[in-house]
Amino acid sequence: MMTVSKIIGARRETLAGEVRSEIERWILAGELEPGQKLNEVALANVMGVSRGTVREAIRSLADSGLIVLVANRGAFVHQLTVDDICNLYDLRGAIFAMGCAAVARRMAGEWDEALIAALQKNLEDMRKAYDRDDRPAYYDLNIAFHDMILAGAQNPKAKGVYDGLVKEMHLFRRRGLSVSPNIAQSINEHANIVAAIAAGDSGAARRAATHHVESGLDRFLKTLSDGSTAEEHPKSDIARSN
Amino acid sequence: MMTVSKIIGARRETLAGEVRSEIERWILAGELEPGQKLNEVALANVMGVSRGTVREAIRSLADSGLIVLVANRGAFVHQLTVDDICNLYDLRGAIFAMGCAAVARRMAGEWDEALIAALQKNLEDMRKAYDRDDRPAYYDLNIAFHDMILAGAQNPKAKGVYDGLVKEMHLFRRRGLSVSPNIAQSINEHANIVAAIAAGDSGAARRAATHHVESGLDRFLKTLSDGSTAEEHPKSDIARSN
DNA sequence: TAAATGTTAAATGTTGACAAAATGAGGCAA
DNA sequence: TTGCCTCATTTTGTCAACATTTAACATTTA
Repeated sequence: MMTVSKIIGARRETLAGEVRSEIERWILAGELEPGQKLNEVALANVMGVSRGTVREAIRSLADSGLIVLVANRGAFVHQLTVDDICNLYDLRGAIFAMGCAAVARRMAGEWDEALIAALQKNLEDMRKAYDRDDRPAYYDLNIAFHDMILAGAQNPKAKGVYDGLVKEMHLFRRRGLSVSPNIAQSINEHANIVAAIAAGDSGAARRAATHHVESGLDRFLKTLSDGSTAEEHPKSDIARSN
Repeated sequence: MMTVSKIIGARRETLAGEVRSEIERWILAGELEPGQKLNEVALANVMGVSRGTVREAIRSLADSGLIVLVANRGAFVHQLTVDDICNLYDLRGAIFAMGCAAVARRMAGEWDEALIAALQKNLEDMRKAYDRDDRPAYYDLNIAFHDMILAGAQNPKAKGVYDGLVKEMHLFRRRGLSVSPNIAQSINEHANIVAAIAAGDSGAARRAATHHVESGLDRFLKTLSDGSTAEEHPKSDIARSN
């Protein structure tokens, strides 16, 4: 019987933890589609572990929001509605703004040259990516930018929630919906945030971040209303059972 | 063998869910102290269920932050450091501010007379409680105020995270630390928030909320530095294993 | 005496089996 | 045909037993 392929660099903590990571990867990679039902025995067989272990992994993922549980019916990959996405966007933005404020506040206390340098390098790399119209590079740099801020805020709990939200938002994919961000504007907004942080002005950092988040949501909603055709979004979280 | 006493009003969904609620209640009530180890067999015996069920409940609570898991060693009630509390305070405040902004935004769209009336009644009740120096009533009203805002924001995910944070913050209790809020100031800040919401000004609501949260944290830290004696706070999350 | 090592008891990690609930197919009557 | 009921099958919920790891104690040795 095939055993779960060697997990990357992670020394084994518990089997259930490995199974959890594996299922999470499948979900985020889209191999398990939103709305799809997770069959405990099937997963147990595929991964070569017992059902109880799979069960434990599924429960854990449910608490993180990637999976929805229904008593006596089972587990389903969370299917996000447009409303859900907007809510997640709001929440993620609020945490990001808090992170920016926290970094700025910390910077006002003791200067962290390394972080500022890293943020400015990120800005510079982004401008280069913009010049050569390199979208993939921009995406990665954008994620790195937000990660650096959250890590710099030195608030592990907030970073944990934030990362969870980012994962959950990955669940939302609409056929043919290509988000084309306004890279130039985004870079300017990032620059404003970095400036406020470097100035140690937490209020300004929060405002700049809030503005960045709001304009991002506006662009997203615009793309959505442009791209979405007659096809309506599902009202139920567990519409499709396979 | 004694079975778990009838859960209050909760119709039974799953046994593990009941066990989870029961353990959570014990933790929040302080019957299980921060740092204390949770023994699976002992809990299973006390509650009259199998160890696997207790295990499932514990894992679920761990994901919510009330419990810390250590592989092959077990589960411990999360013991918060002062830093943890500050981080939770920041995060909770950010979500609250977002909630205020969301409510105001919604109010600008379609007027919700019932919510405004409820908020103003809460303010009025708070003033009365202040006049007769009724602290317990103030506490309840304060919690109700924040709950109403979060519920009014119509962002279930945010409300879920917020409620989780509130529970987690309950874990922090210091011997002889009596938080004496500035009720008068707090009421004024609440009034500002309500006014911004009623005006449908999401930016003003966010600012008022942020200000409220920050001054609340300041008061808390002040109380902390006044009340804390030589006794130092634990650096490790799982210092005491019992 | 104190550090290191071997041994034992207890707790957690994992599994397979049984019980209860939900789904779906088939038959029967209107 | 349509609607409803019954029953078999599938799937989840719960439990008890086995395997592995950890922690504490006893023993040995420098």
